[in-house]
Amino acid sequence: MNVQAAQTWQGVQEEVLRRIHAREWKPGDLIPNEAELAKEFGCARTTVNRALRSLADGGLLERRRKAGTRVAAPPVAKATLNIAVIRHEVEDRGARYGYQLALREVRAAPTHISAALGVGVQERLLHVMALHLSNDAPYALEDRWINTLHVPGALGQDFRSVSANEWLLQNVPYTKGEIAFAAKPATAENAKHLNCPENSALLAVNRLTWDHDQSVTAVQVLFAPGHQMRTRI
Amino acid sequence: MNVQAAQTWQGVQEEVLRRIHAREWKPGDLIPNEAELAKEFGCARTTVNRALRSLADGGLLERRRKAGTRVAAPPVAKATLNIAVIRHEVEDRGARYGYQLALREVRAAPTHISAALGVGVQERLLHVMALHLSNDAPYALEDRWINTLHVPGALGQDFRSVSANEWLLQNVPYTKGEIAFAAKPATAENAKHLNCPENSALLAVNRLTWDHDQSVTAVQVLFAPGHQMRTRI
DNA sequence: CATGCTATTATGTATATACATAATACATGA
DNA sequence: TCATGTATTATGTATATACATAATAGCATG
Repeated sequence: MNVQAAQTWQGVQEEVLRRIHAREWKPGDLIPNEAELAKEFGCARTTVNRALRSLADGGLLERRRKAGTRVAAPPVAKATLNIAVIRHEVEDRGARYGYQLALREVRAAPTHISAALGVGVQERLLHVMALHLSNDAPYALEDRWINTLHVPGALGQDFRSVSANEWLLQNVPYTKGEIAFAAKPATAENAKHLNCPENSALLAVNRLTWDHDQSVTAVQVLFAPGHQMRTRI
Repeated sequence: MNVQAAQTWQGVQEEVLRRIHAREWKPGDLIPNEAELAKEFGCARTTVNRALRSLADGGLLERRRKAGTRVAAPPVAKATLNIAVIRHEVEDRGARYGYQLALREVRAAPTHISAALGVGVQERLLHVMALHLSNDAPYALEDRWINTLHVPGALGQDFRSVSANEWLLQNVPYTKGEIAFAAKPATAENAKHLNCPENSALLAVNRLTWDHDQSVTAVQVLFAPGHQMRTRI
């Protein structure tokens, strides 16, 4: 018996992880049930449950009532990216943040935008473009449409000193959203703002947020060439 | 009193979420402590704890002992991307998966690779390039270096029918890793394989995995132009 | 033989209780 | 005043117990 004291759920989790990493329990394998593990580790079933549930949340285990718990196969890695306010992202890297409003207009949106936001094609929406700077160098270009039918308050903001990004987060709740990552070639306009050659490969993050069944905003953030989003798995 | 029965942790979570979305509790606000909420909801503190802990895991609440629980400010969205086996990714979209080995060689790696893998610059490593197809169209180009000092078994594989991607997941454990997303222009070679114009904007996913303190593999996956990675937040 | 009922089983959750731990506030002493 | 110790407090965790729920297997019935 190689177990003496794993009286904490972290301890149980560690030991289970070890067995998975050591291939004692291989991907696809059914592992002992909670009661057995509790007996083996000398702790309550609740504690084992906590440990296994946490691993299942992380994608390493798959659990089904009655069927039992098995090691996830194939091990799907879950990469969690923090989508923060751009100002914080810049400041966290120890750089000086800057902000420039590039455009603010109220007009009918392109069809793919009005469709995504679920509003009529001739509905006049608020369109804001802004440049985020890191140590005075272009960092990201934000291209945003705001559903003013749902967020009329946005019309009273000039977004000259506070970005739409931050204003919305502070003032408008959202309950769900979609996010998509893609690579896009820089248009002539993108290139001008980001101070890079036309057709440069840019990392694009598209977000669409909803407050219950009302769309709030559709935004595309284009990062300067070379930008990376990193995380651990 | 607008609360009668939230006897489940999901119920408590929903009500707390509702209050956050309704701005009854604003970002930065300290919310009542577990004991008070338990009394209000007519359930055990454990149940409230479960609900709040889950919300904190999701990044919506920030909790500190003694200090209490507050609504996260600014609301950092966590986007969780599933990094699956490419074959499954293709098949899940209902497409026919195809695989072509493009290159397999053993040689000294470029310095940035050997440095990332933490091996000597003149160490000969296994280099594999392969094309993943979706309905016979190029889907992704995999460019991989394997640390054969730690994974000698890879030298016995020809990777002609099973991708290195899948073989490694099935056979070599890893305990931690890094992942980075970026946009890159297609090189002439990339363009040839992916059947796209040179300098096309490609979404690049770079992964580096470790088994305890031994590097396993460094891989770059370049997706065909227009590819998106999506998730909900 | 197919269909539906039932028992069984493993996970999922709720509770009271107890104690652990971290962080703050307050008091105390040099 | 400053440092240090101490009490307080909110979250964190472990436990036994009980019951809920989903999925399966096996049985019974038409």
